[in-house]
Amino acid sequence: MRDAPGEVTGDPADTAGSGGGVRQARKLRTRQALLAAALRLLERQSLSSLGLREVARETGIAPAAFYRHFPDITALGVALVEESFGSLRAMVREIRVQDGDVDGMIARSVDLIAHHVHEHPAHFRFLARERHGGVEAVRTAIRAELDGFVRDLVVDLSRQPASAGWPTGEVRILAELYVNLTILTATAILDAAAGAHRDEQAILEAARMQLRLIALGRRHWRDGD
Amino acid sequence: MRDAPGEVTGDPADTAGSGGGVRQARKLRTRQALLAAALRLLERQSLSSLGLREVARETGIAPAAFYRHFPDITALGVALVEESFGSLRAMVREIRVQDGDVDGMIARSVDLIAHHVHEHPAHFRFLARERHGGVEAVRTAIRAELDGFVRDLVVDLSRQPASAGWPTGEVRILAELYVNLTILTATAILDAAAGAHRDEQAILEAARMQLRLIALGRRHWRDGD
DNA sequence: TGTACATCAGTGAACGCGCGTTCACTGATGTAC
DNA sequence: TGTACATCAGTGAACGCGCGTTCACTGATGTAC
Repeated sequence: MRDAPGEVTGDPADTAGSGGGVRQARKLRTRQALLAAALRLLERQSLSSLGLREVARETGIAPAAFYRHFPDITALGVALVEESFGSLRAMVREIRVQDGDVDGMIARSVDLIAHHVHEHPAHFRFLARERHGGVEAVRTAIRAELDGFVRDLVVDLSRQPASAGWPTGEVRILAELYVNLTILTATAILDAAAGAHRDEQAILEAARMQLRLIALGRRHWRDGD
Repeated sequence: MRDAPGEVTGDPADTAGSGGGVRQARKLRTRQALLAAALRLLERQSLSSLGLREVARETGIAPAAFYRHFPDITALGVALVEESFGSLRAMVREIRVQDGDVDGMIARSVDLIAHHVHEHPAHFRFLARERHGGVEAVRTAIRAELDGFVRDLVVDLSRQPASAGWPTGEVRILAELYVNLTILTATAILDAAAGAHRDEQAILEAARMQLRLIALGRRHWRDGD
């Protein structure tokens, strides 16, 4: 190849410095550049209209080099699902360690969601868009990851006193409701940031109210109504 | 044109019969055939990957004839939004006229949703997919229609005794929650019908429980918690 | 340390293909008299 | 009712274009001795 392939920065120091694994490290960097380029393009379109040449162009490599990393665009999409859930998991971990009164937990959870949406907008947009999108394999991957989230949340919720005596099936339905509301809130925040009619504070207030409604319903679930 | 253009059935009777407006009626029929063909293709892909030639082929007309009806595929997508909301409105009308105790209304609403999803699966799938999809104009159209639904629902909910003393802003948040849950339930039913892991009865039971949780939360919203 | 060969990420040219769009046309339907 | 002309939904050929995929290649990196 002409001059240091995949070496976007062109820094000769890291070529001279290390002993081995340079090739592998460069390949990984190109792969990440492909994912980043795709994510950038996906803010304005959906995966099913994303072209291999388009991604290669945005990445700055020849179209044929794409095949060194993924067999096709769908495989890249599945890899993006994994990457996106990586950052989602960081958020959920923070929400899980919480403790205290219900209103405080709700307030902090909503703030955490807003914070992470602003940190990784492209990941959230990708998941919201492709969850019901046109690429079967990607939809399946997203559903599997969301199922994992729901399962973890069921464990957390079951431990809370408010779930005493609740069958797992009912806790699971509650967990699904929370997960869906989280996604809806994240999407609404993204739409607001994109210049839609409602402002972010109104969205966060709505999310808090909806979570409070559910917490109240949960508390009175088994009493005389 | 070779033989009775747009005359898919080829029935000579209706050509002989009427006095005027035959051309207009035939144009309308072709337009509807285009929408139906597109909807058929959209069960397996999203709008942004739908091709003009693909739709023309499925409809059985020449590609160039497409332009007699829509300037491009996006315009057809917007027309599909309107058509889809037509059938949604029929459903909402039935839900609105309901009356009685909370559990009965919930049970009947969930049944109505399930019924309409089975009657117009393609419409629901299209809306769920394109609501957050890659075509801006279609997303905007869907959001505008959903806003109309929410506004109507706010009027209905405000009339109920359970909303006495609630500011409009809070009723609106409640209405949005109901609309979003309805869409999520409809989508889950579609996924179940497509052979996903969960069966439809479980989905309907989850929807009922979620609506009951919200109804309970609503009832205890202003009391001492 | 130096040398000879193997690996393999990335290149660039080439391919066949289906796309969206345009155009002059056709002939059934519509209208004026 | 009949005739002459206008309208216009649909046709089919043509266009240039960007697509995904293949291929033999290059040259830096890796490995064996």
